[in-house]
Amino acid sequence: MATQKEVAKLAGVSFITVSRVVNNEGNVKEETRLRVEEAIRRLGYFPSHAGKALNTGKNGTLGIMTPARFGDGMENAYLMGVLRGIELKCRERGQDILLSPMNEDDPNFDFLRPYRQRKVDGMIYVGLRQMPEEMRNEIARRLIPCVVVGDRPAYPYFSWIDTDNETAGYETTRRIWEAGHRAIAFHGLNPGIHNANIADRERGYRRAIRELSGNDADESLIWRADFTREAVRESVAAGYTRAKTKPTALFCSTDNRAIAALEALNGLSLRCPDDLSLVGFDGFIRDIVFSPVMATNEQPLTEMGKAAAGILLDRIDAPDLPRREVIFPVTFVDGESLGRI
Amino acid sequence: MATQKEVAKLAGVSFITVSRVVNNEGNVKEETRLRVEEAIRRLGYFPSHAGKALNTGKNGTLGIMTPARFGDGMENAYLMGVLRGIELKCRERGQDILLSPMNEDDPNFDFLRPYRQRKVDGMIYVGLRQMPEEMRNEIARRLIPCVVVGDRPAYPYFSWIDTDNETAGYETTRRIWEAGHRAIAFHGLNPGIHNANIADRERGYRRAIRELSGNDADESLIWRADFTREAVRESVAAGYTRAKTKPTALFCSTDNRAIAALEALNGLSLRCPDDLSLVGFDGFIRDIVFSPVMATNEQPLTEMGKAAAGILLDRIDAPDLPRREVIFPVTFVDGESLGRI
DNA sequence: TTGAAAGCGCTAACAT
DNA sequence: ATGTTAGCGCTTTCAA
Repeated sequence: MATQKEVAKLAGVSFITVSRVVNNEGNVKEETRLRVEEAIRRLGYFPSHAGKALNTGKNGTLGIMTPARFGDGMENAYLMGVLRGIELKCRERGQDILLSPMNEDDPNFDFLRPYRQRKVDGMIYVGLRQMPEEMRNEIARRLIPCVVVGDRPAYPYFSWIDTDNETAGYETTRRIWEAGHRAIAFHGLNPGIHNANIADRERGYRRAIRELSGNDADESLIWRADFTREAVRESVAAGYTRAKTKPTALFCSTDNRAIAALEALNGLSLRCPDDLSLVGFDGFIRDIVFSPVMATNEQPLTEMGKAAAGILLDRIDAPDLPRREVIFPVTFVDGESLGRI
Repeated sequence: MATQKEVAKLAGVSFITVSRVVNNEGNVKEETRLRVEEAIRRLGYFPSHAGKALNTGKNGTLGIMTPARFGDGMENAYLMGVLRGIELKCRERGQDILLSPMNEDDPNFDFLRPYRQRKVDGMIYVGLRQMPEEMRNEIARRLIPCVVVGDRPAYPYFSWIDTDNETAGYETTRRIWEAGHRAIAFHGLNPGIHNANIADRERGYRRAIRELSGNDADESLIWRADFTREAVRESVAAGYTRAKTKPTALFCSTDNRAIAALEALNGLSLRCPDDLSLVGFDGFIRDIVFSPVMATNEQPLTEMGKAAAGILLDRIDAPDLPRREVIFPVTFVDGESLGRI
């Protein structure tokens, strides 16, 4: 592949002039520029990334860190939505995206390797799980440009993008209440698994129940499982079967849970919304389940991804920029799965 | 960030010795190695990618070229599945993946830029649409390491990974026939949009119909639309309404089409499979639609991605390796949506 | 407006 | 077993 040197030779100039032309630096006579450009075309010259990076310390690449896996059924609608936004912003700003295949089995997986290698200029953490503490410490200590999506690291260093899940949990519960439901169940995450988003939705649910009913939420109406669909299905079946007062609505903290819950209802020969209303959370279930059309909450995932990449790139360009915290609103979307009573 | 030089200074050796230790080259006294390793630890040294790449010409990165978009609803189950396989293989071989945000609006988008910049060592084309001819020519002419997934470039240069869609189309139609159906409709792609996979499925369908019924397929039972769900919905509604002999089964050339067809049936107040049996194609609809459980065809997307990355990496390591063509089988998966007659 | 020299961090080839 | 020299392709001084 051609180098500056070869282009320079063909154009009869020094390689530095080629560099000037390539980078539009001015201070090049029109005629010279044309000659150089012609040589570039003839040789199919394209500047090498490594040479440039070595000098400038910039890579034009953002790294994605995430414990989530690609392509695993629908598990990753969240990741994909955010990634889409990152992609859009990166396109605008002429950046590439580096995915570093992680090893889920390896608890010591080094998420920061791409940055250590100076393969990327900064990193975005899409955190379906919380960022490991060691990693957080290192990022803050070394002032690594990093933006977190979907979590709020309680650390004075990080910029983050999140949605207001507590409010969304509250408002959703309130909507369900207003539809006439009084026994409203919630499906959340097993204790021990940290997910700030889901935990916040649960807090919002509890606040709404307390406020609307005057009592604390009935713990027997709060069901839990990990992220697997089977576990959710079983927990819904078990929870519903055991419940003394049958709930008339189930607020699922994620759309995947809503799908699994719908499956559980099928298994129990119950119908939605006749026997149990369902409400999801995340904003992709409507592309998937259309009978009944599901009520859910939509997060502006693409916008969140865009914001994350934008903030990161600004920070990379101007390291002294203060950190940013951005909270996006969640939108409730009504649907047939939420029946009126 | 620390460099070899600084490590060398701290360890009291020359920088080349540091290089030797880092790359496990041997020819370093045990004691020296320990001293160097200690210095590396103390300084948090990590080799810079750019310096190494400049020398070796290797980046440890594979580029993905695809006209598909990320995160756009379920459109990309195919891409995600393949990407997952690529990810797995890259993890095995210590490679990163570079996504270059493309501009869908720009017909001259330069897919090869990352390679021209020597940011990647080779590229994988995940072709939901056919690779533009110019690009194909350049790749072949410049011997760019490249593997195509989901298409078979008729060009003596390319390695490719594909599934046997003609056979799958044939076998699927045969299954539907064996379930007792005689008026079997097919949903394919608008003329003008090239997609080898879908075209092959249609050819398989036509061959089966010819063989089983003794006649050519009834053109009024072959419906078409582009990739949007609305268009598919409308074409199914229109096709069914217009049909003189109503079909009892519809073979959809993709799962997205099957979903849209199901929506169309809902709209027409028809039931699946009572009024119209549906069969999909791609292997993710079962994660999505569960009432009725859909009959479909599964492509081993992850295996395909793994194979693509493996072949590409082998080729990068040994440029003289002959090109490879791999055809994966497609598996028919029965479901409630295919009724018996 | 142009060029020469130095250096980014690393490895390869050749000493010692 | 260790070091020296050169050079990968580029940009950043500084000089002409």
